[in-house]
Amino acid sequence: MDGRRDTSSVVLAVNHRSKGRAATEGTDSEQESTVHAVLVAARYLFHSPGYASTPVSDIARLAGVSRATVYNHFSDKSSILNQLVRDYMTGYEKIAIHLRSFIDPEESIYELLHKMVRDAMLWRIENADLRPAVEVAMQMPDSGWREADEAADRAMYDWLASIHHAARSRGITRPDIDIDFATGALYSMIEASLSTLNPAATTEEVEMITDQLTLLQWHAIYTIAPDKSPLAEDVLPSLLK
Amino acid sequence: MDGRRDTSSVVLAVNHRSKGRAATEGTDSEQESTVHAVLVAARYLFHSPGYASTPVSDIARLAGVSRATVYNHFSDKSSILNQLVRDYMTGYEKIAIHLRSFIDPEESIYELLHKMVRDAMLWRIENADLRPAVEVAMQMPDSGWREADEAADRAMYDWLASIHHAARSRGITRPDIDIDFATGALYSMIEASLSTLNPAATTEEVEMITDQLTLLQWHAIYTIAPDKSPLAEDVLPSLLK
Amino acid sequence: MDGRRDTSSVVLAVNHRSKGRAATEGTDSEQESTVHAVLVAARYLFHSPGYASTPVSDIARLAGVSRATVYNHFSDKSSILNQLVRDYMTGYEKIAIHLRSFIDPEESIYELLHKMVRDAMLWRIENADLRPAVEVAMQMPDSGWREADEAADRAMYDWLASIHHAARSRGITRPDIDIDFATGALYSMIEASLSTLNPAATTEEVEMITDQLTLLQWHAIYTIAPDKSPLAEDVLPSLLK
Amino acid sequence: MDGRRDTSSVVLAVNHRSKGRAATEGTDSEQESTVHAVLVAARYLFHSPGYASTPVSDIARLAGVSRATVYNHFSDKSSILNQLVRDYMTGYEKIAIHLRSFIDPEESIYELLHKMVRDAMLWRIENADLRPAVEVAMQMPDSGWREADEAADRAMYDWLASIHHAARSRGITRPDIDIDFATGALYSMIEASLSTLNPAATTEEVEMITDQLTLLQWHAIYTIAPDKSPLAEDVLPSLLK
DNA sequence: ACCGACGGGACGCCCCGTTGCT
DNA sequence: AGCAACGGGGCGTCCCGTCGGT
Repeated sequence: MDGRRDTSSVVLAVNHRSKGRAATEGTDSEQESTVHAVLVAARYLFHSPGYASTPVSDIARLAGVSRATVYNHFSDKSSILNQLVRDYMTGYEKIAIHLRSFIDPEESIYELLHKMVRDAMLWRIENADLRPAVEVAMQMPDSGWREADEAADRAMYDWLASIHHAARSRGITRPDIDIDFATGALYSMIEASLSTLNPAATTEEVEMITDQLTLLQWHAIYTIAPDKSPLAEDVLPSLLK
Repeated sequence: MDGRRDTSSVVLAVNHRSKGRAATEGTDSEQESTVHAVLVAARYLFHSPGYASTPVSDIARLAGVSRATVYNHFSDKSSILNQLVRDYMTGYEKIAIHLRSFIDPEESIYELLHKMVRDAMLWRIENADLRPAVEVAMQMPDSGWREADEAADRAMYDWLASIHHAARSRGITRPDIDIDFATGALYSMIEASLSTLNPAATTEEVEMITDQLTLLQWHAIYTIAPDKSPLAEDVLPSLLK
Repeated sequence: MDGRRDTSSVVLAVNHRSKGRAATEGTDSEQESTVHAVLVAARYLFHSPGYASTPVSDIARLAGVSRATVYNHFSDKSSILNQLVRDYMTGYEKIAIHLRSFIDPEESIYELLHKMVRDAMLWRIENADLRPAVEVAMQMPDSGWREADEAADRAMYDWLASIHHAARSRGITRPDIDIDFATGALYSMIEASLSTLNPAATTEEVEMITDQLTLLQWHAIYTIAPDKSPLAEDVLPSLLK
Repeated sequence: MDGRRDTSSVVLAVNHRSKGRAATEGTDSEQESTVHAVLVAARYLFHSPGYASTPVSDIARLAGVSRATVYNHFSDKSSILNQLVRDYMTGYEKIAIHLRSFIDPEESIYELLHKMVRDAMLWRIENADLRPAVEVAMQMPDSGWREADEAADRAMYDWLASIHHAARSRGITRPDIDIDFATGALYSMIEASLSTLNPAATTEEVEMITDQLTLLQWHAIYTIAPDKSPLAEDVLPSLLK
């Protein structure tokens, strides 16, 4: 039940630094390469055998270093996980920043919504192998990742909420809906929808799900049809620099 | 980093069966009481130190039982977890069955939706302490709980889907929405909303969230206002025995 | 290395008392039959898997009773062993008594010696399957079997020693030999010789070894040829009642 | 009944390797010292509480080492025993080799016999504490030590047998004795005599027993008096290089 | 920097001897 | 009397994080 693994057949050559190599190594420091190799190996193993079922020795072996060397660069097994999750979170937050920074005034707010959904989905698909690791990290007591994850999500839908609030003042949102609550709840569908998605999903499938999710969000909040959506420049002048 | 625990101060008297007790103990056999005590202890510990950080010896001690006895009733540490999750899942599925079985013909379908959301939320709130355990179980490789969880969810919203489909034939649903996909996606909001909920939520808070979630689901799919919702007997004659 | 056993194929029907049998059982009490069955089973298993490798549960199963029932009749696993060894020792001591009691005055003392060697050998051959158990018992701390075994041996060769001492006064023994020491040392050859003996030894082989052992003992102590051996009535008048 | 022990009061400081010791420790590597400490501790405990009554944890504690470390060097509890027995056997076989290699041509064959008996006795006395362990090892199923022990003994008395055979061709042995059988049987007296020996035997006692045992062997096989024993160079020219 | 060995501790198994219910 | 369950404890395995020597 515990999922004993056999990684012996894994042929990934994550790190093949020659031990007695020439001095002219190049610019990439040894350290970086080792750290990177460990992270790549851990990412691979945390996905398939899973975090709990992956001994540090397996990570070390796959990374082509000894177990003790891993501990030279990471204080903990969990700190390897944390590094992976940190990278994931950082990249995710960048999406929100990017979305807020480059708003085309000519786009409708429906299109903004649609773009956000697609970017969020693509990010998750791109990092699908990391999800089990992220979930483990979030369950860890006192790790703070649960909060970090929520913060990252909030960074995303805070922006949505500001759009919706602006729209509300234009009278095109449903008065019986609590916009802040609705934004968060609806946003969470993105995450959940991915579990129904085939890992090798085609672009069409992703686009279709994106369409549906955007429509659901739209109809739940707005009273007008998507094709009547106002433009960003009309609704959000303050957000456009 | 791993969350070492100290349960020595836990004063729960989970199992204080007196050894030389009177014969007229009641109907619960010794066996059941031991199994129950272990499950109660495990449920408590899997919540707070967490599954990975809880040694079987701690469960045994808290249950007032020896480690060997635990292994007399459970083959594995994981099988304790499985039993807890199984009970959780079974109870959850019963909700769906109950909802489908007792439909008041006089209720509107909005009210059916509302009732479903509330029951689902209450079940989750009632078993909130079990969620970490359930999540760990779902992450376990080859345990099948991920699938079981999805099946349980589907049992719930399959019923919703049948309502929505019937409503579609009456022309009150949005034509641009894929009802099956939407039902699942919208249903997932319930789960996600609970993470924002204070564990000691008041009835009012729960009711408010229930209202919001029901409204979001409604507006996302239906074109008419909730108070215009048709009655169950008009839409679902086939579901009423 | 520990010799895990599989007694599942053992078809010995050591104890097939029917549980719901008629009341007219006969005179053999249930107890005796159960005790006997356990002893037979233990004797069988202590030989082949060995004492340490035989769980009480295996003994019980082979005896056709439950493990707890075994503990109704024997306080200990070791007390089963002790009972077996006790029977062995008791039977062994009887040989010495018998030998001392029925001395044919017409026999030569060489023939007495020969008869003793043969009886001792036959006893050991007859109980060969018990030897491992006896050895284990003798190794047990504070069990007293080591001493009991030596006492039993001494009962045997004390009698020899009295013959030798009587012979010494007739001047037919080697003056440089300590008779008491020699008797014990030479007697020990019997035990040792059995380890070289094929378990399925023919009568001829046993007789041959008996001859050799008797000769060795004789020559080591006596200065005269075996066929010049005096008669018992001439040497041991006091031993003949 | 099983001989529970309490080794808590044992103050043996078997292994007090200082953790932060100077580099110039000596030649014994850390490894060797740990293995050695474990063997010394096991030897001590296998003697007194006995093999079966000695948990590995006790061995570890007495060796000043953790239980896991013991398992780093020994696959099994039994393999510790095997190592002890192996050392014992190896040392024992060396005696036979030594005896055969250094024969003083001027010695009488009686003296050869005498020297053999003494060396065999001294070896056993020196390793008296190991005997219980050796006996346990020999009783273990499929361990092969019983056979190894017999082989070691045979290495010893094969050499004796070759002397006796040579003597036979000189007509000084008893014609009614089977020399091969006799050699083995008589040799076994050495072992048996030790059980009568006080552990703290004086040199005189040992010498006396040696004398007696040699005489017994001699008289049992040879027809001439010990002081008429021929010299090695006369009887065994082929054995002298 | 790398590594072997180590202390510590949990896991799942197996067995012994006891106890209390039937 | 018979038995299921239990407390206790050892075994061998595995893994984590540390440490000291090369």
